[in-house]
Amino acid sequence: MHKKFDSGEIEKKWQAIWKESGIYNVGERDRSKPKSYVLVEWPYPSGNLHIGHWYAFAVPDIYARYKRMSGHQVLYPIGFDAFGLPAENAAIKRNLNPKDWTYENMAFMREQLERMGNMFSWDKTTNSTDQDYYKWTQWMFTQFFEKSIAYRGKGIVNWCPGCNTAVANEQVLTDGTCERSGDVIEKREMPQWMMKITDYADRLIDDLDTVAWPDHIKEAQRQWIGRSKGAKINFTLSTGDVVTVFTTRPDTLFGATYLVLAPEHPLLSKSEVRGETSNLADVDAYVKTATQKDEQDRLDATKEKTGVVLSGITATNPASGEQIPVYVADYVLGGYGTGAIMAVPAHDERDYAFATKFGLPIKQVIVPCADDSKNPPRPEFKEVKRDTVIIHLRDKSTGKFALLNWHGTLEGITTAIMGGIENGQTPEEAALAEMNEEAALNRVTIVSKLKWITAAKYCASHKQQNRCAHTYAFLGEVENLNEQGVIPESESAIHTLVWVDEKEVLAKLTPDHQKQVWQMLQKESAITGDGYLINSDEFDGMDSEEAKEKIVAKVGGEMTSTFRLRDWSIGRQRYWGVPIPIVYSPTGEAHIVPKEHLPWVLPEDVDFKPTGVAPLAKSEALKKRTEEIFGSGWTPEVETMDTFVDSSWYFLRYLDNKNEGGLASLEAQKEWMPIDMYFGGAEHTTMHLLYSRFWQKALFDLGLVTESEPYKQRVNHGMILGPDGNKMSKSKGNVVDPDAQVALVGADTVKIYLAFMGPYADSSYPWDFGGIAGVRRFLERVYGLVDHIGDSEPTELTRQLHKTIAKVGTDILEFKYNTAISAMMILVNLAEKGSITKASYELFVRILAPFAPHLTEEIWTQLGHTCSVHTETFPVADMTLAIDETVVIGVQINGKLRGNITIAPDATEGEALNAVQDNPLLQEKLLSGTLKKVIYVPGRILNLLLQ
RNA sequence: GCUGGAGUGGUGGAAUGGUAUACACGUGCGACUCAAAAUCGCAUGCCGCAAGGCUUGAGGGUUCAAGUCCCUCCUCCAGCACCA
Repeated sequence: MHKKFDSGEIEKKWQAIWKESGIYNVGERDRSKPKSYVLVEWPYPSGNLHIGHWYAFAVPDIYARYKRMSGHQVLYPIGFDAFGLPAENAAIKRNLNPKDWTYENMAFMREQLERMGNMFSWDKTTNSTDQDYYKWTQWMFTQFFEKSIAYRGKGIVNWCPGCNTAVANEQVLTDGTCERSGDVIEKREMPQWMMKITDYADRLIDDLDTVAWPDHIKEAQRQWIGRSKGAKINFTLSTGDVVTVFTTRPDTLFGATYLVLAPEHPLLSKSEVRGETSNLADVDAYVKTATQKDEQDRLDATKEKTGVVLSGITATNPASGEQIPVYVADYVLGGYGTGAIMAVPAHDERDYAFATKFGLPIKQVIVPCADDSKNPPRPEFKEVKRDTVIIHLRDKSTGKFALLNWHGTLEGITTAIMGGIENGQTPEEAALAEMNEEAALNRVTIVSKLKWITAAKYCASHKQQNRCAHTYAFLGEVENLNEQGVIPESESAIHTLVWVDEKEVLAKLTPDHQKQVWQMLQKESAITGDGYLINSDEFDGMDSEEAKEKIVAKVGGEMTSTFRLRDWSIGRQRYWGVPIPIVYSPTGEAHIVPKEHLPWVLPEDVDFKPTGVAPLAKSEALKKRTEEIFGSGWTPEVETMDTFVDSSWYFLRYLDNKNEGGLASLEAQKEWMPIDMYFGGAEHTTMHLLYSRFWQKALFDLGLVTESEPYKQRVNHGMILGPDGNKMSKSKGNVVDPDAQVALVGADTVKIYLAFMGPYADSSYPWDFGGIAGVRRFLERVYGLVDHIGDSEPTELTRQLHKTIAKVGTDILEFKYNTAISAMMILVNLAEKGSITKASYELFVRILAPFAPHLTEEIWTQLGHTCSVHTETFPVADMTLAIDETVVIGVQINGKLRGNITIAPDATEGEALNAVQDNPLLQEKLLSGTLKKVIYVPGRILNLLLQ
């Protein structure tokens, strides 16, 4: 009889043994095994592990352990991201030093992490506040400074009054509040330490194609970076000044009827411009109100447009030569593009709204295609001169014409049908045969079966006509085609035809089919909505895509990209961070602190209460140190770094955490990088994940790292919600304390429960106390199976075991721990009903080991093993033992389920039908009609079609 | 508005186009018990006494067969949003 399942005792015992033996330490790279670098985001030492930490670390531990048991050498490190504001705030509140608070927390949390029972590679740990760590953070900064990747910029910063420091754009939420404190962010103009992440914008987007991340994360980064391809075009003002505008639609240049400058535009303070502006007072007044408006107000797209003209100043449209007015309006943003736009009211909603309000002319230069609802003035199709039409629909990815693609497919089908008819098939037979062709199937849903046959008949009776005409048979009424006359076959003619007739053709289809056709075209062909040019001199009739480059070339503009991404502001006016290793000469010039003086230690003689002035400014020690090293009159930089800098390279330090000569040796990186699997929270998508990719690329360019992309694969986990379905919070009183749960049911149970809630990626689940009790019961039954060990077991159990082994392995790799656990539960339920052999039980214990490391270790030793179960391999399923002798399959009659039969999985159709005859109920139903057709999918279904 | 993703029992969720609702929770009934807890057994999508019928947000389509593929619409979640 097994002992009672005392999870507390078992877990304590094995944790001590594991720690003692160092079973989870990685040590040197063992090249006899493939490597697997599994990373979780290092935690901030806030003082206590919460349930979110468990979800973030304990569940990925299943993955890491599975990899290890599957023969990989796994690096699964953990550390602490220990600089940051909360330490300071807590220290102020409790009158402590932030360092003491942080180190106490780290010691406590490390114990908590050990109680989790993960296979953390503690021998590789590090933390960002360790001088051996931040020495290299500083050194990298100095390298970047010398390459101008880190620079002292001047500009508007996001000031958080709650944190008393500037924060990065990424740390400002969409509602304009600080992601940390929740306070409303203010704009302040001040010098700032910046990282030139914008220089990497293209690579940060393009290299996303090389990583195995979920599409939604990649897409979120792409959107955040926000690349727009377009052109910069210069307009000359009547004052002789030049305004550069950025536009994504240079093809509409002839339609630019005015310019708009952002209120922040530097030209507005130039004396030439001011001298020529006759309504200067109005302009200044507008600029003043516009720039003082709060950000939210200004970004409200729904509000009415405001602006003011620069009287007395005109600009020359470089394409048309027309003199056009210049406005200042706050719908143009100073911080994006060039802060100036050419306004094309005919083809831009915002410009249209502004022009309408200010009575400005609207000049149409593009004839839009049918779905181009965004262009306010939509011409009727009849206005279009047929002979100037080129094409209006374009496939973005292939550059081919959308309708032609589609048209061409139909044309191919037509040809096949014609072939069939020529070979003696009736039109009906030919049409039906072709419809069953796999390649055609996707397309034919738009046209009913009847239409196909009608069209095929038409083809048969009009053999002399060309294929284009036949194709039309599939789109419209046959009579209409006759009116078209002979249709020329050249490509351009097809374009013209499609263009001219599309509307007519669509009109012939039923409304439902019309929609389907249009949807299909949009979806398959990625229609841009562009058109062809009119009112544009020599560009008239040109495709708008082609016209973009040609027009830019004509006016001496430059094709270029603009990004939404701003440079990363990394200076913080707070204490508990990495001091920026810069000193200023007596003349105010910035110099790096050379390597021999690193780490540039954070002084301790500081009153760190936030005042808005950097606390380090008050450090006598830092001042003294600077003068001693660099000379009298030299002053230190007093800002510290954003903690996202610390976390931009921690995964490199893990590899070589004791290296005194560099951040991490290239040899160590070659052994372990890139990170094979990175688990983490969704909140880091456009912050940590973006910053660290940038940091890695910048290091790569300096030859300091071996990879330009750090993370091969990424999975985001969701959040664990309170039992009431809300986010856990003290104020709601719905916080679940993991320590209490562990004390109650054990770490293995908590871990499996978290994994059992549902698929791991991208999902959040409410805590359920009943649910976790169920998991505990499961483990108790697992333990209790010891009493069911016997000399033999039912074949059914052996079969189920091997199915389970296979399923658990594949499910883990797909982060579907829930179904893996479910399969093991099914197995245990089955085993409990009879006996299980020791060998089978051991196989089961080994597949459960990644999920319940303590319990399985305990059972393993009780079964007489002296080695750890965690040094065993993950079993390989013997699929020959997993084959079912018989299966129960459903029997459908005319597609409706009417019963089932029990047959061999590989039974023939005849055997299946015999089984049906043995079933009186089914047999009775079968006799009610004549059997016309039998569809039999072995092991799946038998469908009998009766007359 | 744009871009992604998701809608399945009372709940979390499961289903290579092939018997929808696995597994777990909850609930009900029963066993054990003086009693309760724990544990075990049975039942549990909906309507219906039953036979049977209905059911994966709504509607249509393709298919012998649709939760799954296609189209339209609705709802929810996430990211972006006066980004030229």
